[in-house]
Amino acid sequence: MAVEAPSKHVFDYDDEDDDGPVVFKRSNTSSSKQNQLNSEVKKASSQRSDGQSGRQASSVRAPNGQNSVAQTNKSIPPSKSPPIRSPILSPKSSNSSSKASPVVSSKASTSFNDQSKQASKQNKFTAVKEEKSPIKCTDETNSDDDDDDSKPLSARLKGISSQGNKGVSTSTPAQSQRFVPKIEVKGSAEDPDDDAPLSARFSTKSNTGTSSSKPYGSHEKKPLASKIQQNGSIMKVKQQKSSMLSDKRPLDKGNSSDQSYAKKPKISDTPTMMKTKQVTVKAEKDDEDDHIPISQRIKKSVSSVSKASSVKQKATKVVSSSFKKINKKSKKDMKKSKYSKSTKLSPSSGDGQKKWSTLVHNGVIFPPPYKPHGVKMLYDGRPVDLTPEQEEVATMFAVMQETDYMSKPQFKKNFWEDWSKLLGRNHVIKSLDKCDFTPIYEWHLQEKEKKKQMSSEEKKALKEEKLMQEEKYMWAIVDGVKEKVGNFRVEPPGLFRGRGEHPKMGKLKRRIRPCDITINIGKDAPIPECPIPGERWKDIKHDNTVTWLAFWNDPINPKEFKYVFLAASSSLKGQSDKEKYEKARLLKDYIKNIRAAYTKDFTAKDVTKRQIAVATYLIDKLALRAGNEKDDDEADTVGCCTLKVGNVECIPPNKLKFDFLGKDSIQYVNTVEVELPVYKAIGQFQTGKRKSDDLFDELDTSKLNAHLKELMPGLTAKVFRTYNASITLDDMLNKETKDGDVAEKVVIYQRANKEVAIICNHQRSISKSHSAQMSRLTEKITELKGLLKELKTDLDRAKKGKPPLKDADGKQKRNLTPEAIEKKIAQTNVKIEKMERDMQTKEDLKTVALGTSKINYLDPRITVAWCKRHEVPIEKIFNKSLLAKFAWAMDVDPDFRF
DNA sequence: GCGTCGACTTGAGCGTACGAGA
DNA sequence: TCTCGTACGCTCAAGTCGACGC
Repeated sequence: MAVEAPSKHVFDYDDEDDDGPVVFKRSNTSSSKQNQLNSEVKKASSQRSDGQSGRQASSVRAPNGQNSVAQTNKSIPPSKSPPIRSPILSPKSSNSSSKASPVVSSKASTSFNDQSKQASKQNKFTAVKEEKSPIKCTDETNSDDDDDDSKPLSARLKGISSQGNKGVSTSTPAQSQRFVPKIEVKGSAEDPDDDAPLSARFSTKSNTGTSSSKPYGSHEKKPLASKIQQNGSIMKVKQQKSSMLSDKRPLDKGNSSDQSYAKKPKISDTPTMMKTKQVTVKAEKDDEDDHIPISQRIKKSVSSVSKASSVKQKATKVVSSSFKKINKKSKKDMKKSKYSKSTKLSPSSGDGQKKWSTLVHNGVIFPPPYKPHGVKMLYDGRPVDLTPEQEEVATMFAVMQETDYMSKPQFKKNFWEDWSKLLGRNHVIKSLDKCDFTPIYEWHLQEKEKKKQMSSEEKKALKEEKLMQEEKYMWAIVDGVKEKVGNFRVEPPGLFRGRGEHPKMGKLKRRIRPCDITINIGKDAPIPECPIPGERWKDIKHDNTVTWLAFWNDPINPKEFKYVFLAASSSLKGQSDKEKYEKARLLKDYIKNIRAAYTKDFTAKDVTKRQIAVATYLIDKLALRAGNEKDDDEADTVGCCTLKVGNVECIPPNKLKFDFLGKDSIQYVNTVEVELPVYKAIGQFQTGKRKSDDLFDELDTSKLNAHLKELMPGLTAKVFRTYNASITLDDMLNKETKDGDVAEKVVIYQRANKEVAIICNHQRSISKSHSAQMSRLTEKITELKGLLKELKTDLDRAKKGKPPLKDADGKQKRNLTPEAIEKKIAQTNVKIEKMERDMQTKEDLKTVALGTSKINYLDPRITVAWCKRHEVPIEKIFNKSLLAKFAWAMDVDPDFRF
């Protein structure tokens, strides 16, 4: 249904403190009143959709669904709230933080502000106040220290240095102040061998003596990191070839620290087939077996499951067949359902659940129309006339002259197919080979240069103009809370830049128009004005079970969608982030049994079971991605379940060499020592198959995930990545942090961060200027060393009362006292050391991307708690964006352990 | 039981602002 | 003040995984 846009903006304001979101109180009353509010504000829109409201949400937020923060119930006027300070922010950061602190602009003058004002009158906005969090980590966190299985494979297996977590200090008074997050939360290097592949470096660094001949137990004492690989390599092939059990909305359900997901599925909830093999198992909490090799501990854990369950935290779960023998009939039942789809006990993505009550936003902003430049390209050496449409696409191609895409025949082929359609049959241009785009490319370079040469005032003015245009699209009001919108800009037209050998690279990504876009907005909210006069939105929806504000079909893959979501700093995203980490933390309680189960199944008679066991092992041990099936029109990459026979090579006696293209066509090359049964099983899976056949032919991600859910509610393959990343960080930080200054502690953090990045195979391309930078540093170091030599000579002479030698230019140097020369020598030494360290770090991290794991895999509470314990300002670790994204984690107890 | 759809997260690359050092 | 390097923030591609319908 095409819908006409009204001619009025929903809201428009000039809040000068828009850096940060506004904090409003969330509550049921808030929601209902906000509805009322919205209906007061809304206009009778002619563009109202015909009652499509999506699935009606059935879930309602619990009466106590507010957060500890919001529950302060202090009303604030709709003006600036007091600065929020994190107890762990430095004064400097506090300032910036306060600047960015959530406020309701008193200057706001449009409907949005009207809403705000009204809302404030109704006490719907909650003051942001500093308060002591009522939340505290439970004893669980303390007991974790002894929980061997709660540690990453890495840590469990590593003979980690003896420096334990001695320095854990109680919070200082300053620390006891809590950063009050906007979101309602109740609870709360260096490696010398970087030329070697990531994995190899990892192992050489942290491997404390791995050898294939070593007994399993000793191997298992190494970190996952060191287990990952011995002599393999990971390198990039660039261009070459919910909620678990609870509702999603309230963030405050349970203490983050002690949240135990007590609401485990009941036996009666489990699938029929499980009735014959249900076992009540506990989520393991303690483990005193640190000293016992993992293999033995696994055995022990299996045998002691039922025994332990009576003492430890109980959770009624469905377990894999490994846990208990089953009779024939039940086996038959199992075959029917054991590897079937999810038990649907706890939809983790919160599908069908209400995500918001009221949603107001202004839609999306479109890229400006194309402005023809009139520069003529050459065809067969002669200038050619192009229509603006033809010229636009030619320019898209021309500006990519210097990129790797130009050396890819597929890119050119796809471009030509689409562009030639635009040119038409009778156009003079008949072949791409005779086209010369250089004039357009040169024009492009000139434009770039002009832009570069603009004065800072001009740049500033442009920036401000852009900001003014975009301001109203940058924000949404979700349940009365002003939240930042993530990608409110519609993607501009261009040539598709698929990664790796993507079959569609070079295709024209056409311009998206309002009639392509479906808007999702609150039922009572005004429909956003369509920014392009005379055009209208494709559709308007009021679906509060989803979080997207708008979507359109991807022009490259029309069956796929492009969504507009809230920004990472929004409470909706924060909530789902927190749930993700809580799920990973929950895995800690189950991991022991899961590992025992898959270890047992390595030798299972049933091939599917065996494949699931081996795949789970690889996902756990190597942090591989699940590996969904892919269509032919996508790049040929694989994950665990889609590994091909040719991707894994068995190297006797028990090593596996992995070599495949993973996500984003990043090459994963890693040789790793595995348990003998795994090695044998892989060999069996390969037998009789061609290299291009699936290694796990009986397996796909849905079967694997269905199985994992039987082991732990909501468990999927990707949870292992989060779990192993976070627990590795937690473990390393707590074992390796020593007394020292902030800079030294930051280095410890970076080292841990790097280990995680290597585990997750997060790579970056080597910067173009890397080698130049290294040569420059080498030169400087050589220069300094020369200077040092001279100074030493001068010192000797000075001690003998002789004048210094002449410098390189033959000039007489100043006479200095021996003390002064000694001081200079010391300074030069410090300089050299620093430079060498910098050089090493630079080399060390040239292919490792630290950011990705920090953003996606490392539970921010680990970092925040560590910062609090060791008095490291949080902004030394998290930048502004991360601070906003992880606002929900800022009031974590300093004793928090993952 | 399976394929597809839909909604979301994860991820690397790139341009740019900013800060350090010359 | 200028240059250079880096971190940040943004962009959009490419994953994961649950729901749904046949």
